This record gives sequence, C-alpha cells and structure tokens, in this order.
Amino acid sequence: MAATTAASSTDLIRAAGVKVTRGRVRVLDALNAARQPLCHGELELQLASADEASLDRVTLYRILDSLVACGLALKAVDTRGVFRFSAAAARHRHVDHVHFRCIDCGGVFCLKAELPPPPKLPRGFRLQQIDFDLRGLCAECGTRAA
Amino acid sequence: MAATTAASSTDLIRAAGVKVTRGRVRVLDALNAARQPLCHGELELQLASADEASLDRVTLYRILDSLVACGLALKAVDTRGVFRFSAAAARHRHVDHVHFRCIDCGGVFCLKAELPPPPKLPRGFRLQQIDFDLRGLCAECGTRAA
DNA sequence: CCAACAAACGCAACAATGTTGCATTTACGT
DNA sequence: ACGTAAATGCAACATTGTTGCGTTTGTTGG
Repeated sequence: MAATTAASSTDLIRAAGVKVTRGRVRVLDALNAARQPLCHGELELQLASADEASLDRVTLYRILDSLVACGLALKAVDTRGVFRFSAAAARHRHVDHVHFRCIDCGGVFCLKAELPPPPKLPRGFRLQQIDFDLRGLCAECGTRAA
Repeated sequence: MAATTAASSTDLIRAAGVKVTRGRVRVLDALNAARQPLCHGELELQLASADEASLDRVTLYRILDSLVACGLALKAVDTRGVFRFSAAAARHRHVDHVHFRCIDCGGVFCLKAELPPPPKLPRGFRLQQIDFDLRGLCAECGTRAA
C-alpha cells in the first residue's frame, strides 16, 4: 500500500512536469494521507519521525511551494495566521469552480456548483478572475467545536 | 470633526470598562476612519506620521488585543497570514457584498451587486461568510497598462 | 485636590514562521 | 555515462507576534 501511494505520487509529480525527488514524493504522500491540511511544522515532525533522513526546513518550504505552483497542493491560512497545505485532487482544475474554505483547519473543499455570472463592473475595469469562496466550518471542525 | 470622533472613541472605550488612554483613542480613531481592516504595520505607520509621539510596537499590539478583548475591534487573518483589525462599530457588513480587487494596485472596490445564492454544502458544513471576489485591473491601472 | 493602586506603557529580549544567497548534489534528457 | 538545469542543504536574515519587568499613568476613594 505504501508502494501504491508512492507510485501514485510519483506519477502525479512527473505528470506535473517537475522533477521527481524523494522529498516531493514523501511530502505529497504525507499530504494525501492527512485528513486535515498540515502546516510546515507538522509536516516536518511527521517526516522526521519516519525512517528516512529528515528534510531540511527550507527544502520543505520550497517543496511545498513547488507543489502549490504546479497545482498538486493547495495553500491556505488558518486562524492563527499559519500556512496550511493540502493535496489537491489531481483530476480537478481549481479554476472556475466554487470553493469552501474552513476557517478553522484551513482546508479547501471543491464544491460541485456552477460559478455565478459576474455582475456589471464600473467603466474601465477589466475582469480576469472570479473567486467564489464560501467560508465557515467543515464537518469535522464543526463537530469538534460543538 | 476630529473632536467628535475622539469623543466618540473615548466614550466607547470608557463604556467598555477599560482605561481611556491616548493610545487606545488614537488606535480606535484610526480603525474607525479606515475603510479596510488594517494590519499592525499600517497602523504603526499611520500613527507615526501623525503629529503626536509614535506608539511603541508592543504597546500597539497590546492595545489591539485589548480592543478586541473588550469587543471594540475585530481581528482577522488575511491571505498572507497577517492579522488585520477593524473597528467593531464600523463593521458595515463587508461580508455580504461583492468586491473587485485590483491585482496591480491592490485596491479593493465594493460593487453594488447582489450576492449570488450559495450552493448546497456537504453534510455538516456550516457556512459563515461568502466571498465573491472579482480580480483584475481597475480603471486606473488598466489605463496605465495600455 | 491628593494619594494609592491597578492598569497600561516602553524597552529589551525572545519566539515562531517564512525567505534569500550560495555552494553542492541530484534528476533526467541526450 | 555525461552535461545541465533543477533541487537540496546550510547559514543568515526578515517579518510578525509575544513575554518579562521596571516605570508611568488613569482612575477611584478619601
């Protein structure tokens, strides 16, 4: 099962057009295995406790950035102002659809809904992108809060 | 007019049951005058450029915390993970309308448009806020770019 | 108005998180 | 296998926020 996951992450990374390194595979595996978005520190801990050699702090930051840049991971901010990362579903493109962002864990969930039509803009304004983001508590955090 | 605002802030602070200090009044005035939530750095700059003596960094943090603690200010996190503060009184429901964010100058413009109805959420999710953000170039930046 | 006390302030140092520069190592197409 | 661009590791730095502590200030009771 570890082999399966590893192979899958490897394929995803290769398909994204970036180099397949052990660090990227390990981080993407960890993100895929996590049920909640992870922050840098949690990932560092998790990777250090594994058998393999631990990743450098800065390298981990750069790996996360690269995964976000090539669309394999999502970056969000939790209520304490800390960046949290989650694995993006590879088959989805995160443009032009609706997101739900949990304000507690920072998780991003893609909703199956149409983007609403944009309203009229003031004269001279040029529209390039539409973000329709719903914010609140996800099922897990909502349960824990109650 | 400045006196009116100052008196109002003073009253609010006194009514909140905490000491009325020059720092608290100045900060609450600044928050009330701001059209957008301000971060610590912006407030520090703004207060330093005024005639009066500038506030200590730590004092500003503590003033903001105290204003939040007594309900006069609201604390939130922006997309970069920085805390932003707004006056609780001046909270004219920035939540329920549409914003246009200029990707060049960073300006935020409130549009007079209805929020589209939210789509159905997965079971257990609690909706708290809807952000319908349009991004692109504002009239000024668009003209300059062309 | 004055004194006393708790709250608020200023300063210094610290802590957590994230970034940049640069030399070395590694993945991968040829 | 080799060359090259990308990725890594290390050190130093930057930004944002917090804690400890001695001093000043706002408020309250006489």
